[in-house]
Amino acid sequence: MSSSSREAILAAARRTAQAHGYGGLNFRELAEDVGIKAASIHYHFPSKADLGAAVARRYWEDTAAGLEAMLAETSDPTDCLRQYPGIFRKALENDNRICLCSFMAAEYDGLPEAVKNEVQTFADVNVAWLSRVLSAAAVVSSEESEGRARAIFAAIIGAQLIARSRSDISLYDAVVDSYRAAGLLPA
Amino acid sequence: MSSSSREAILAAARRTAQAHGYGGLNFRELAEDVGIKAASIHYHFPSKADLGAAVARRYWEDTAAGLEAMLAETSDPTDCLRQYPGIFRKALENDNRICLCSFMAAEYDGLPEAVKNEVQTFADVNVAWLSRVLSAAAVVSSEESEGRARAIFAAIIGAQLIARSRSDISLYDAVVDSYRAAGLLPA
DNA sequence: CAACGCCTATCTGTCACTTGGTAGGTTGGT
DNA sequence: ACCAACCTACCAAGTGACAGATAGGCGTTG
Repeated sequence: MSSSSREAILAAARRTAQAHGYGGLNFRELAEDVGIKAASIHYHFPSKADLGAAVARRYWEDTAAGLEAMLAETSDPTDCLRQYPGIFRKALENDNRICLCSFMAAEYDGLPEAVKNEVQTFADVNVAWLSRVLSAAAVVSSEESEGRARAIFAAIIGAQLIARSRSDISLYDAVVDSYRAAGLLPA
Repeated sequence: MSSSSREAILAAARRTAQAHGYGGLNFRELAEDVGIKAASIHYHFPSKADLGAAVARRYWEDTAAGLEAMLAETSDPTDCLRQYPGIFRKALENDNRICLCSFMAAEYDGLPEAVKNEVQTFADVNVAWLSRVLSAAAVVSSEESEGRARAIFAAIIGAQLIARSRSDISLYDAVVDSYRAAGLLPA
């Protein structure tokens, strides 16, 4: 149990940051969620920047693991592409939250360097996975797959943002369907 | 000149909010930018919420005027669709800023009600304009035009976010080109 | 005079972070 | 077996910086 508080802090911080961003993280509220005192968080994470970087890192690690798991379970790469938007849908289902790293991309200018790096890695993980799957599904040529992968990733986080600003998850579904109809994603 | 300070405050607040969001707005810094004292801002905008709403309102008003102007100058609706991404490119050109309302869409949960409304109106203005132009260009059927309009709007702000998180405007261009190649936007 | 535009001064609250502890568990030398 | 040294995990109290907001006053202009 050496790190149960640490894990609880990471989980609570992730939840908060998906709703209010890095700037919306604060030690008091976090501590209350976890059931310890604010000062104690500094034991596990010396500074807010350390906490932010740890949260973002854990976030992309979990995402990467989820993507690999999907690939292992779903043999057809085109099916993987069909399921991909569902991953980002979950954030919206969870009280209208959004992807942690989308929020942090908006906040990018004011972010500590260590956090910026993790945010970029999240994008890299998604683009690399999409690129691989697009190639496997032969949706585009392998030279174009990274560009298309980035476009899909960008479009998905845009859709998330739109849906959030209306607190309406059906908007996300509608936009994703439009992407499919337009040919950005396989139908 | 009854409102030269008021206008200066709005302009400075817009610049700041495009870089650091509604949460990043603060009276002291704003006052320094404008050359007055922080307390004086409250004369023009009683509360921060009032200021935020005024900034967001002015933002969509300016955007709406720009879109109408483009439509007046460019007779071909398909050309308008080709130029549309350029509007959002300008924010990135301006020190890696993004659309005010994209940022505020991320911050949505913590926004005062009056600000939320203006943010939604910005989206409405864009979707309505795109929908009109898509219909005129006969890119999609008129029943589908609003859905496609929303998809384009979402995709564009997603592209902006991606480019910002790398401070790399060429990423925006590449993603927009991918949208065109995929058929989301006319080539 | 009176409204306007801005000022000084101050209030109250919240933020991240620091200091200086305590209680309990583990370890290692004798 | 014993005890001292150390480590882990936490807390109470407080610091200075900064946030939005307010009250009341001062000079200019119509």
